[in-house]
Amino acid sequence: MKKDVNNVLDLEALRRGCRNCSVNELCLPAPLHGDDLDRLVGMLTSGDYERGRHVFNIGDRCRNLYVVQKGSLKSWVTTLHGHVQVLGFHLPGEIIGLDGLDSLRHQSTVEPLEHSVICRLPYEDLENVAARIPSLHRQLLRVISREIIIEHEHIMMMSSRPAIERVALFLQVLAQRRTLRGHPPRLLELSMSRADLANYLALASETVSRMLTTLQTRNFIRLSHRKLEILDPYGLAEVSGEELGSMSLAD
Amino acid sequence: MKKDVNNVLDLEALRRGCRNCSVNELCLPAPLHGDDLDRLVGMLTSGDYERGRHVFNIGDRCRNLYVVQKGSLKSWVTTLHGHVQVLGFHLPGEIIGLDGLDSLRHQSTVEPLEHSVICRLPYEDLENVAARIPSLHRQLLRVISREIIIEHEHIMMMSSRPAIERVALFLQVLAQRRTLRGHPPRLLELSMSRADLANYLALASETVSRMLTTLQTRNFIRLSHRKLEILDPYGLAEVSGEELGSMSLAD
DNA sequence: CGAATACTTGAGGCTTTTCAATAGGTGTGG
DNA sequence: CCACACCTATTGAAAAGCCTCAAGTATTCG
Repeated sequence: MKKDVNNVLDLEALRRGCRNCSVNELCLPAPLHGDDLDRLVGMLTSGDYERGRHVFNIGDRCRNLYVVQKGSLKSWVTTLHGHVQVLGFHLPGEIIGLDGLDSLRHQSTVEPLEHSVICRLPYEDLENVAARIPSLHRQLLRVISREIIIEHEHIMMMSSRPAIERVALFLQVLAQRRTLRGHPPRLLELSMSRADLANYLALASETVSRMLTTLQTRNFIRLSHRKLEILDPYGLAEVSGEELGSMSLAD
Repeated sequence: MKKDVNNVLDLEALRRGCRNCSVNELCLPAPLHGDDLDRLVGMLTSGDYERGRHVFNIGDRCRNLYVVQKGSLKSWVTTLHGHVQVLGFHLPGEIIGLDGLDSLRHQSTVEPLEHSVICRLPYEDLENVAARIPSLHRQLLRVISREIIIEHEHIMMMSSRPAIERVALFLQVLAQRRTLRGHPPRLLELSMSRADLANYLALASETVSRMLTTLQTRNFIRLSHRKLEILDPYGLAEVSGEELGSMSLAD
């Protein structure tokens, strides 16, 4: 097993590299003083994950939260019948492992979709620092609250409606999540396979293919391989039935 | 509008009436001293909600968290196309409104399925008390984490699998959520309409009816109107494809 | 007790799935 | 750098499961 690089990040690296990171929100808006900030920064370790290397498995003891720095990941569970269900995709700046805070056991398996870099936050340490900084705790609650909203968005995508709406909504929400982290709003990288995407939407992969083709035929998107461009966000929103930016960005 | 009764609960009432309540978990395990406990108890107000009276609407300013004391509720959103999606059912002891903590706007509309009593926790006050009691904050995180697990269970119910599995899983999870609060493990009250239940599972209400009939024919359940008895939890688990107690109770 | 609502059951149609074959990419080794 | 092999994605045709529509039954509430 490859040992982590960059075990400790200095303050400047934190501010530079993590400008759009959930953890950033956890600390930068808060009035952190020398000691607290050092502790928060000092507890971060960073790790490389090649394809196939699980970050953690369902049932593992939950000691850390994780924040995606680079790449993307998926989390999934299986039923006794052997059916797999993808629960989520995780993009840079997003936090992973919040479902383990109750039982302190991970509730799903997480693996990278591509070579990814992930930041590790020892949960105990995080709590200790947060206990002394109310605004940090408040930010943590906000991050978790946003996680619930993402779950609701997922549920909306799986809801009983035509396949074309589900796919359109997925693209819309994915674009939004990426722009939230400062990416160009119309260029998407579908880093997951069609099969994973289909599973996430409760569709067959062939259906996803067909719907993507349809959306392209109607000139809402342009797609080649896994690179996707949104040509008409409003058209897409009309198909999906959700207002542009209505979800998770309400103010 | 009927004014709330029991605006302030005394300590004994709290301990007696809320033995199985999420808020109970928020405070009782924590070493609360006179002042803190008084503040926590003092900020609780209780309200009656008849059928049709919304607890809050989507977009409303989010000032409170809510805990179900009696009855049951549903939360839902609509798409631009007019399609309704039920996001959750809320049982006694469960907490409502966590999805509003990020934007401080409610992300769904909540209404009772029957005459219900709900406890109100002003979020600001909760934060103030929690800021001084680390273990209280930790409990709050655990409650939210469990909320995420409930969302995952919902996603499993909506996943691409036969209707019979979805319905079986719903009954299994509902029974589990109720036993967690001290209810008899085999007797369920389906307080929602077939239509609501079907919507929650991404099925047609007729399909839910048929599946319930099938489960009854196979002697897994006994159903009359909205009262349901689980005759064979193991058989039900075999149908649903999930281990009994595997979800949210892993240790 | 009667009206309105909710639930069950049946038949037909339709969207999506499944099965199958082809095309397109990616990656590796000669 | 090209060729071959493997994996992934697309497309087509047939089948299946679920949905819609419709009628009938039961239940709740006034």
